[in-house]
Amino acid sequence: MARVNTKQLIVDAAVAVAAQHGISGASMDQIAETAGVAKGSLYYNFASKDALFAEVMRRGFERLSAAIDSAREGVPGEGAPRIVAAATLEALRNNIDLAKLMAAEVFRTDRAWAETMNEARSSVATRLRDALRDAHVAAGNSEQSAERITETAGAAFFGALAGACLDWLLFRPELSLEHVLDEVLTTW
Amino acid sequence: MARVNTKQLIVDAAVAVAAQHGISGASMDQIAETAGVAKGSLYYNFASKDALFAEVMRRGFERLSAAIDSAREGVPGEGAPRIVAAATLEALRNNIDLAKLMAAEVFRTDRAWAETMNEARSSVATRLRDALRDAHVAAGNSEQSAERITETAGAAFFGALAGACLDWLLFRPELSLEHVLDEVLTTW
Amino acid sequence: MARVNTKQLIVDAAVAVAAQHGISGASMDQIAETAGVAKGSLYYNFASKDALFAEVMRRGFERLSAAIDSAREGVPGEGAPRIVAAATLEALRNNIDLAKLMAAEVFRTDRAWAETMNEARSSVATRLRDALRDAHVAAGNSEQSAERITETAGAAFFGALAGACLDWLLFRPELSLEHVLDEVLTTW
Amino acid sequence: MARVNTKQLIVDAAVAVAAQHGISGASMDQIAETAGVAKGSLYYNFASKDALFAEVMRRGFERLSAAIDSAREGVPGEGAPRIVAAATLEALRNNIDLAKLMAAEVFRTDRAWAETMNEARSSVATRLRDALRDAHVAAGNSEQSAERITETAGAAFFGALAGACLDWLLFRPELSLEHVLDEVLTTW
DNA sequence: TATGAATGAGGGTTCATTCAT
DNA sequence: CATGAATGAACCCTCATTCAT
Repeated sequence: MARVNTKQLIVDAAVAVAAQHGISGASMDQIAETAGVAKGSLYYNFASKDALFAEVMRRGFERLSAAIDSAREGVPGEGAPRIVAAATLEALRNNIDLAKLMAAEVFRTDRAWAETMNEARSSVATRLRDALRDAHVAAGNSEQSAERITETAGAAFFGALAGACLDWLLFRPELSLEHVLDEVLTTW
Repeated sequence: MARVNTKQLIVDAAVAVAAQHGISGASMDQIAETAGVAKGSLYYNFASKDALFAEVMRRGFERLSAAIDSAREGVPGEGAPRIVAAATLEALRNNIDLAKLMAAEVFRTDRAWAETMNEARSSVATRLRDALRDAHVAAGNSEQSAERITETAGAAFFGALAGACLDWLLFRPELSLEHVLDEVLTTW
Repeated sequence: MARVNTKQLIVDAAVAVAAQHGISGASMDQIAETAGVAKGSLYYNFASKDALFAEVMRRGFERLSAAIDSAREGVPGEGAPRIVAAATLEALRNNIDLAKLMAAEVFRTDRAWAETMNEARSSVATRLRDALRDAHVAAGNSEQSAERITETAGAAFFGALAGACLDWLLFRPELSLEHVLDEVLTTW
Repeated sequence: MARVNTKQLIVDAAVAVAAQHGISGASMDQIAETAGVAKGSLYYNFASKDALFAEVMRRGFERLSAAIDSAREGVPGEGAPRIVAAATLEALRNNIDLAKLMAAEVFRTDRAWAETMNEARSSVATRLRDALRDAHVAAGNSEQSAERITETAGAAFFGALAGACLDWLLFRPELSLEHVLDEVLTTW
């Protein structure tokens, strides 16, 4: 019989429920109901609520990293920031629930999965930093000067994209992706 | 005897506790203990936990708006983005607990105080947008073209500042404010 | 208003419920219902189920020790074993629920309250040992030879009393206390 | 291939796990893991957890009864109490896990296997009573007077042995079996 | 103005049991 | 003969809230 993947069912339900009420406000009861499985099954597949959401965050950032990597392939340096920004916005738009979760949790340092999330966060910031460096060099600057662009700039870039994206999707959904992209990239 | 302001005592305790464990994880018990008052006093001074945190968020954004306003006074258009960015970073640095709370809550749409917070968020974004517009005009562009800079750009600007600031304070506290500012402003 | 002592209410209910189903089988729900208080009140008055039963056991052994002490006052050495045995049987009979609990738990070494219970167990065994020593000396033996009677003999004495008492009360309630006492004291 | 007896494997694991955490605290999961079989196998071999522990208790008391019977063979009346006491202590010492279980469960009247256990308990008490009666008669008393030694005395004797044995093994393991025996038999 | 004992709904988690394989 | 994914009732515990003082 074509067995469904129970783990994936649960992870998806966890994202959906937590997007509405936050992780603390997402009850295992409601997650189970949303997933269409018994509550006990959550604990058969994940050791705890913490472990479940660690997996949720891991998969979320992984998807984002993959989207960025895939976008950069074969793109010349000067176009890198726009193309990765577009890919990031696209990924966030397609997973807005996950985006809200990530925005809310990314700077919590008290979570059981803080370490996991930190690595994921850092890997996204590094990818964005690299895109910025590529453009910097393509604009005629030296490799050395590019090294002054650090992960902090990557974090700022990600913050700008996340801030714009959520403002867009939650409050101004009529805008086009291209327009949002322009506002992020050209104004300062 | 110099009477302390019980309300302020409680708000401060609420910020401190919630910064550690998030708002959901902040128990009224712990807030009362931290504030040094009995639990009943919380309910004497605030109608509910929601009302307490609505006040917390309101005061937080108010402080931020005031900091930005005060920074812009008498600053010519071209310098506006940098000066408001510096003021924002400074304000976030001085209230890092509040900054973490605001980052975690700003895109939650299910909170009882969502409306309050939305206005506050919007007012900050608008102030940042205006600084960007001033610089745009000061750079020789028309007022009309400046109107294409919307609140979404303000949200992106705020997201960049918040992302950089938390990355800085949580993971790279050795950097200087000026350095962080440069990374935010010059890289794209 | 003549406030009832909630703590005592809860302890009594805990003893009653645990006597029926053992400590593990005694649910906090049922204890609360039996005590006529809300479940939350259990946790307002005791930190945990473990803490509650630590208190239960402490009070139980304390009562037993007090009964033994009170019985020995002014009794000459040769009569000591019988009088303390009678007092012990009496105390167990009057608190048969507690007696069953103590019998079931006294040799568990994994409980959170094992230490507490151990001290209490030891203090009872010591009292019984002293009664045996007194009789030994009163029978004309030297103090030195009496020291060969150790706490282990006290434990054996207590085991004999508990074994006889529970056999009596659970399976042969028609016997008199004096008869049971005779069977314990004269048969070997 | 030398097939192992799965039932025995499970019973042994059940004893080991329950000795640590009590019967209520022994989970079928942990028993299965300890036995090295899948959880489903427990239910293939035993109808329920209750049935499994009924079997555990039955085998435990059976072993004890057999040890006592074997000890009394060919021993004259006056030596009977000491020899059966020694056999009992020896059996308990060799199965201390089982001894702790039996001590904790022997007076529980709510278990599904209470009936089973009661018979077993009674059969041990009867055997001990008979040893006491034999010695009584061998000491020159009439058969009739010996009949005043009832099962209650047997229960007391067993209680004394169990109490001394557990005190010995758990808290004073340096003592010799002979020493413990002396303390039980000669002090009152 | 302030207190803290009491509440009860709802939280995360465990676990004996079932059943399709 | 054996397995292990799945279940759901029941567990211990937390906590926002109330109210008599």
